[in-house]
Amino acid sequence: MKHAKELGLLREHLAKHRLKVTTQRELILDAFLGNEHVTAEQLYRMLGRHKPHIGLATIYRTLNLLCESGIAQERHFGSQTHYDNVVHKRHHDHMICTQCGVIIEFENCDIEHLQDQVAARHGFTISTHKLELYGWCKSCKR
Amino acid sequence: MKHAKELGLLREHLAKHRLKVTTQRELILDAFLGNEHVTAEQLYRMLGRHKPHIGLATIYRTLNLLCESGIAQERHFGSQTHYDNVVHKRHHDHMICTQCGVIIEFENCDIEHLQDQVAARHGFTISTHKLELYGWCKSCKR
DNA sequence: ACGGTACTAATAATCGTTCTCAATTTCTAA
DNA sequence: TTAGAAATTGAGAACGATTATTAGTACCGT
Repeated sequence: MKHAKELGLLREHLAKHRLKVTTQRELILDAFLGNEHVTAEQLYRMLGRHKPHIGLATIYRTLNLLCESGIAQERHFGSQTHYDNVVHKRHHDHMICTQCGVIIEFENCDIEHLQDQVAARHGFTISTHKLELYGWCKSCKR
Repeated sequence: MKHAKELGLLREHLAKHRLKVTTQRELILDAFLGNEHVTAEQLYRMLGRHKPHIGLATIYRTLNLLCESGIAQERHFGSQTHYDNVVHKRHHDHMICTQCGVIIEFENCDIEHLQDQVAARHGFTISTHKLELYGWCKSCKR
């Protein structure tokens, strides 16, 4: 079993909400975990050849479940919603080159620490955050 | 003239791109500057009663112009795009309560400084950034 | 004033996403 | 293990936000 940990998280979430374990949900989870981050469209195309044909609506429904169970996190870059795999990876943020569209991932504990301080100052409790830096990557700057 | 500075910026941008100054564009700019941040819909409703009726498409087009000329900045919170007024205000970030939806603005130079450091380490040049903290506000936490 | 170009409002079209519904699958508990 | 309740499915319609099209209007340099 490849993605035992995530399967466990999903099953737990499903059980807690009296939802059912289905082939489609496991297939989608598996395809989802094969990438850093994907869109619903991409998953749809990836799974297009599978035995039970999986509808786009099911993919959207399942991606929402993955978000609720803490396996995925959605992010709005352009027009499409991107879903990030966040179980194995530590939290990371993104630099996006506005020229070529390349996405660089990074993480920085000091920034997160400062975020906590700011939040505390406002009586705010952080559950998640998004930090995106926009600009020019090394090769587009020249 | 109330918003002279912004009008100047817009006119400058229009001139630079050989675009024209029109009543609609000035009306939309004026309405836009009356708020911290708005959606296209909101502007449409605000301007609904004006003498020359302004179409929704024109509002979207003009908001894009405002972004290009550095007066506005778009932000994707929920389903609708929000446009922030960023000329007078210093750059600020947002805490969003996932319970009640309240948005708290804050600014923190230390975080921005760390962002520059991280970017430099990757040979990246930042033009803008977005930082959003999600969680529970003081009154929703209890 | 003229002609050309940019602009506009209205409408149609598009995109990503969600909803509807009849048929199917999963779970539960007898 | 099996019946039946409840959740899930795919297909396509529907949806809301945004963009393109169109045919007519306003601006500007000459």
